[in-house]
Parts: sequence; C-alpha cells; structure tokens
Amino acid sequence: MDNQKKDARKLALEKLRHSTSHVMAQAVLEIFPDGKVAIGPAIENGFYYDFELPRSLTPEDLAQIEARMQAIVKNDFPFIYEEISSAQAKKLFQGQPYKIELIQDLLAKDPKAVLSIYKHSDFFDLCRGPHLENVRQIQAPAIKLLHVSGAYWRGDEKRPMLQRIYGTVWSSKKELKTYLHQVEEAKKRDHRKLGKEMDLFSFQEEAPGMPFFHHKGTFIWNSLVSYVTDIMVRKNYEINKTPFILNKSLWLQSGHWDHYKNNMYFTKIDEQDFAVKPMNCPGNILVYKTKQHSYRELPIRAGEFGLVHRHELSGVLSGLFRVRCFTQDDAHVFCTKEQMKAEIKDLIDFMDEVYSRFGFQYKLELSTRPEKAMGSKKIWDLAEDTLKEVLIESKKKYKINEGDGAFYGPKIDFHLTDAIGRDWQCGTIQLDFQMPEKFDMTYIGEDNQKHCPVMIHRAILGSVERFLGVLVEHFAGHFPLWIAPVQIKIIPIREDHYAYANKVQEILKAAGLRSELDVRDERMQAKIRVAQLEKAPYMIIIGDKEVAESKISIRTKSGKNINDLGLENFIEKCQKQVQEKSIELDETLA
RNA sequence: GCCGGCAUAGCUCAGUUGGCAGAGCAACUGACUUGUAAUCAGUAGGUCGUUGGUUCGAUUCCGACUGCCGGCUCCA
Repeated sequence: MDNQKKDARKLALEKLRHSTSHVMAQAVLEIFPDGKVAIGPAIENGFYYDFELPRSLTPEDLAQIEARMQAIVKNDFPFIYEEISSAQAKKLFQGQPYKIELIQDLLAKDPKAVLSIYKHSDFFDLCRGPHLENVRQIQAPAIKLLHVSGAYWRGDEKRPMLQRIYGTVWSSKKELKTYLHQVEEAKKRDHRKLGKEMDLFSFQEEAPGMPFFHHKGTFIWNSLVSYVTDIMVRKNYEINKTPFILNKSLWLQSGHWDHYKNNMYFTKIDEQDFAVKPMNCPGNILVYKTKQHSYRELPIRAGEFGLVHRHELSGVLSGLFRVRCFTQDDAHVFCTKEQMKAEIKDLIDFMDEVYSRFGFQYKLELSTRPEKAMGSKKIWDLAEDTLKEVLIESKKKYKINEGDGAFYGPKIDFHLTDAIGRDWQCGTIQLDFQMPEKFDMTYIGEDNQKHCPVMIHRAILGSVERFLGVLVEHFAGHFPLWIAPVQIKIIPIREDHYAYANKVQEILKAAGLRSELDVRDERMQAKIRVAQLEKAPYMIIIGDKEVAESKISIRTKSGKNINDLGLENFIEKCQKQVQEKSIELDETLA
C-alpha cells in the first residue's frame, strides 16, 4: 500500500471508530439516562468513551451495551453536523459538566472558536468530527466492546475517576476477526507467560516488581551483558561498579533529592540517611573525581551495568517491562565540547550494531529543551544543534519531540520495532552540561587551565531485564542459537542408548555447546514433544542406527529431520552460528 | 496511588442455592523397551492468598490486607 492509500484507510477507520463511539455513548445513555459523558475519541485499533455512571459496569452491562449498539446501527440515522453559538452550546449541554468544561476550555483558548455538534437519532455530542454519513455504515457484527476500566478525567489523578469503555470496530466482521486473532497471537508471546513456561524468571509476593532470574534466564541475562561488554572493550570503555547505597549528601548535590525523591528508597545506617541509587551517574562522577584528568585522557567512556531501584506505583508494575529494580547498561562519556559530535556518532553506531544483531528496526526521536530547563539557552542550542547535525550526517530520519528533553539536556531516544510491529523505547543518548558543573568536575586543558567536561549519558539495552523481556516477545521464545539457554536437546530412544547419548553430551560440552539429555522413562515421541514445547533449537535423536554408525540424527525446532549426520560436522555448524550470532537457525545443516 | 476484575494441588483450570475439595498435565511407583509432538496402570499431593466477621457450619456470604491482571498518554 502506498502512503496515500494508507492515510485514506487510516482516516476512514478513524471516522468509523469515532462514529461508533458516539453510538456507544447513545447506547449507554439509553441504559443510564442520568449518565454523564466525557470524551470518546478513536484510538489505535479502536475507540473508547469515558462516562460518569451511578454504578460500576459489569461484563454483562458490556454485552447489553454492545447488543444495543448493534441494534442502533441497523437504523437509518444520518450524522448531522451543526455549528452552534457558545450560548446554545452551554444550554444544550446543561447537566453535562464535562462537556461544559470542554466548551469553556475551547472558548478560553479562542473566544471566537466555532463550536459544533454531531447529531444522529436523538443523540448529539459536542464534536469536531469528521463522522460517517449514516450509522448504517457501521457493520453490526464488526463491533466488539473489549473492557471497562477506570480513567481519570483528563488523565489527572486529582480529578474524578470515570469509567472508560474500550471497544473496537472494523469495516467488516472478517477484519474484526483478524484483529482479534492478532491480539490472541500477541498474548501467546507474552514474556510473563513464556518466562514462566521456559523457566527463565519469576516474581514473588515478597518482592513485588523485582524479578527473580532462574538459571536459564540468568544465562540469557549474562549473555546480553557480555555481548555489550565485548563491544565496549573494543570501543575502549572503562567499566566501573559503584555501590547501591550512597549517602544522602550525594543525592542532595546531584539534585535527585529535589527532583526524584518520590521514586527513591531510603535507609538509615549509623544514624545517617542513605538512599538506594535510582541512577548510576552520581557514583560514576565520584569515580571520575578520584583523580585529576588531562585533556589528553578524554574522552573517558565509563560504563557500568548498574542495578538501580525506583519506587514505581504499585498499579503500574508489569512483568519485566515495568519493574522496581533493574540493571541499566549505563555509560557516561566525559569529553570536551569538540569531541561531543564524534562521541555521539560513535554511540549511534553502537546502537545500530546491537539492534541489528537481534533483527530490530528502529526509529529515532530527538527531544528538545523543556520549559523548566537548567542552563542557558545558548548552551541548549549548541547541544540541540550538535545532536541534529550528527543525525543528519549519519543519514538518520528522526522525529522531534519539542520540549520533551531532560531538565539537564536534550536527548535522542531509540524506539525498536519488534517482529509483530510493536514499538519499544530502549536506547537513549542524553547530553548533560549540568551535572559536571554541579559536581565541580574538571580536566586540565591544553591551556593549562581547568575546564568542565561535557557528560553524555547513554544506555543501549536500557534495562537489561526489560530488553530480555522484549527479546522473549520479539522471538516468541525462540531465541537465536547463540543466546538460547539450551541449544540442543538429546533424546535417546531406549535405555541402552544412554551411554552413547552421554558421550555425545560430553563432546558437545567440550565444544562449548549447551545441551540437555532427556533420560526420563518415556517414549521418543513424548520426549520430542517436550523438547518442542521447550523451544529447543535442535534435538539429537539417538537410537540403534546412530549408535551402530557413530552418527547422530537431528530434528530442528520446526520439525525438519536430518539423519546420519557426523557429530563433528554438526558441532561445526553450531559453532559457526554461535560465532556469527545468527538470528535464523540453520535448519539445513548442509 | 486510583478504578474494575481475579486469587482453589508444582502447572492449567472445574467446583451447582453455605454441608467432609475435583479433573488434566507434571511428580512418585510399577509394567512396557519404544524411530520424529503425549504408552498403560497405580500412588501421593490442598490451612481453597492472608486475616477479621456473619453462621450450628464458610473455598462459597460480608470487610480489611497482600499479590496478580486490564486500564488511568490518545482531547470536543
């Protein structure tokens, strides 16, 4: 589909969904005549509408509302656009406080604003549109109400909580079915489900929001860290390790005490206040300050895989994606202003290398000076221009998020697109002119004077744990061979094949390959089934024939069989894939 | 934190109006000795998340707490 067609289709769906949300509001008001309506926009994949109702909605209510909607769209009700005066509007929406507030806001923004309503049947709503021509254009079987949830009026926790009904609608029943199927498929990849099934990690009531990594999950975690470490070594990074608990005075100095206190954990040691680190920068700044630095040493690239704790609201915790403790693959580059550009360029290359290793595409976003920024506009302009120049020179497309930068500097965020098209923000590059000053960091320049270095914060995986979760969903649990905790499942057919199977496992182990031997008293079919469910990339089947000929037979994860293979040959093929860190499994072994 | 839902065996889940708690898989024992996604039989396994209350009696009804799930950004 070309872009124009895509936009047209998007617009058509938006009209459909927005119109359906009006129909839903009509249905809800028929059931609850005293209900108050708030807003009801079209959203990605559907729509919602917020209501204030006399009681909480139940799933039965949803079914009833849906049935009502399906009846409404069978009528010949045209959508009628009408422009109204502010006085008319206020009269029309008497008794609808949320609408009145919206009207007042619109007029406050622009006293001459044109207000409009859309009517269909006896329902009308303050609305800019656009809408369909007639409710008949909505296919009854293509409507589905999904769930009801709480939502603060205007997203503000200090304002009343409304009931939000989420629904979806498509141009046909078939499209609805396809969509629901996609949702089901996405659910099958849920890292929380796969993490449990594959014995990667767990969560315990004793530590909400703090993952427990099991043996296999830890293996992947370590692999990620060592993969990134290898590149850091190549790129001349230093790697530090700083304490988890640091004195309050440090956090006062860094500004975290003022800006980040609500998300921090505290403790008292020997009558003194300490905080558990929510970020690694202050610790690494202390490391920098342990000695005097010359301009000749710069840039200093100081990495740390630092475990940070942040107190997130209990209601937002979610698997590995939203946690209260995680390991940042953090680094701080201390450099001169002149070196900034080259360093950022190098970081973009770093990101590119890591993300393409896992087959991710990515999008870039540049966030600029926020309202409450620290430092002069001049220095911000320099920082923003530097980032822009680098992006242009690197031939990267990017989107600008005006005013979305950190209070200490602008940043570039990397959004990965996974195998089923979902976006995940992972990497970040942030320019910081504030911390070095606050901490009185210096280097001796060519002119024999003290200068303040520029600091670049960066993370590539972001959170190692979260990235692992993204990988689980991206690969649906089928990890590339180099990172799969169990690469090979060895399946002896009968007990008298165990000795040979053991020997095979020893040889694999000596070759650096990870295998598990299934010696349960089960039939081969049962063992294959389990190996398949465990998502083992390769299975080695060992029976009479293999023992007699000193060969192996392979079954790949997708069920292909390769018989009479020499073990050495197989090992070579595996080692090659591991070495190359291939994404796709070699299923031919030719 | 707030709104709504959920919490039963290691896992996935049943449990009818309140009356001694169930299945499948897994585990264990035994038999079977098997060629590309589940061999058969038997055994054991539960303070029904925690805690108060109502009741002769609570997994079931009511309250509190804890945890998990879906939301709380999409601006008429």
